Amino acid sequence: MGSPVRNLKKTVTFETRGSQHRTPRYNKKLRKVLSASSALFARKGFERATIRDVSQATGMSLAGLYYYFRSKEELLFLIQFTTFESLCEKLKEIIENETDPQTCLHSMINMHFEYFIRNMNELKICSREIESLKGDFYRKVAEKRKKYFDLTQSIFEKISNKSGGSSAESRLAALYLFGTLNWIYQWYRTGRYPDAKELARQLTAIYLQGFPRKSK
Amino acid sequence: MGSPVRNLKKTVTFETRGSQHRTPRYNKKLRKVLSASSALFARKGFERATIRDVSQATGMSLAGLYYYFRSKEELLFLIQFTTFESLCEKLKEIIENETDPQTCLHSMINMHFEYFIRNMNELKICSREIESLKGDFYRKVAEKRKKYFDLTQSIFEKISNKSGGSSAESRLAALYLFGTLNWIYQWYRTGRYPDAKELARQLTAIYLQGFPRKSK
DNA sequence: TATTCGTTCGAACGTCCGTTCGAACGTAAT
DNA sequence: ATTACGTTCGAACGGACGTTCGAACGAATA
Repeated sequence: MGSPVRNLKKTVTFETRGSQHRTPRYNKKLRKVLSASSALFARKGFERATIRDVSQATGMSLAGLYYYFRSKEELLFLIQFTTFESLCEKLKEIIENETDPQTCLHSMINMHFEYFIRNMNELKICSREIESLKGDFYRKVAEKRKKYFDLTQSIFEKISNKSGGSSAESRLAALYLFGTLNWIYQWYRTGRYPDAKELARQLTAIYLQGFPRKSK
Repeated sequence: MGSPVRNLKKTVTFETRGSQHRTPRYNKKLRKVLSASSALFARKGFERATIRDVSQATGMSLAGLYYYFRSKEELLFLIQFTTFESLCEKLKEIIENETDPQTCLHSMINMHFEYFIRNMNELKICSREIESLKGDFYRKVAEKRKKYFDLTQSIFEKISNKSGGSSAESRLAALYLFGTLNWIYQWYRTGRYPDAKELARQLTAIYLQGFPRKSK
């Protein structure tokens, strides 16, 4: 029988939801492969990282790896898709449980910072390798990414509250914010900056009150 | 005699400043090669775009291209370096001529948006391919990039005016802003958004007053 | 016309990459 | 012990890529 990963593109019901599809051994090793790949894709970039790198990092043989995925592209897809899905779920929960729009924005930014710090490799790959996938892989990821974006935009809409409907301003604000969030991996280094909570506080303050000016 | 581009790494005096180094014909064709490369690197990414693509786009032969550069990496270097240098010069002039810090921030953001719209390929490459260069090439570009960043940070310092010295807040604000600016290429499409002036106005407003909230 | 030198090219070299194949291994059930 | 199946691997294929070489071209100079 082929690897169950092969069904990912068609069944939609593929997640590492528990471990229904395969033996625990299989699922454990798949996670190990994904983790090693994430580290390599993050450090070298998707194109420059090779399957041979993954082989060396995991101690598995070249051919042995292909038992866990069908192509290098699918490997990237799995990383990006599960990451965006995870972010979407967290954001959905925030929006559902927080009524005040401003606090909601703060929670969203804080969640993203914290998620970034705990999954730096994956988020770097989600920001930097957006255009590395093609066809169905690309579309599936773009869909999730759009969902994450739309949820964020809806927060800005509640803040500006132009009697419902999606305004151009809130769309732009969300795009600006996404730029900042997707750029974090370029400068953040562990231990050299305030923690996620503090970073989120400052960034939220900018979006709600602006950068603090001098008081004449 | 070898191509004068070979001296770029050592002489520092290499710019396409007029056309002192070579025949007008040479300089004209070099610009053509750089322009075609920019379009390809922007569309496909540096790794996926091949010298053969450049050959096809310019109508030149594979070997003929190497008369204008020594390696594919140098090609990327030339694009990034000249772009950042150009941005630095424009920003320096703004900072020297504008005394009000808030207006200065507005001018900087406006300049960047306008430069982006007129050089989308190059700016996309400067944002996305930061980690594609190594060694001296990387360092030279990083130096220019840092200059551009430091100039921007200095504007925030004047705005917050914590009696001189570089504050952590202004550094972070500059990083946040850079994220937004370096992300524009991901969403901006000609004709579908307000013009540069309007985009700059909105983004500046966020950084100075925050995103406009509803008035209760 | 002869010479020079900047410019162009066809053809190939060597390397590295993603992927595949069939055989073999290990483990748990029969 | 035998079977069945999930898992692993050595070895190789086919192709694409960056780069190079020596020869040839062409426009300006003498």
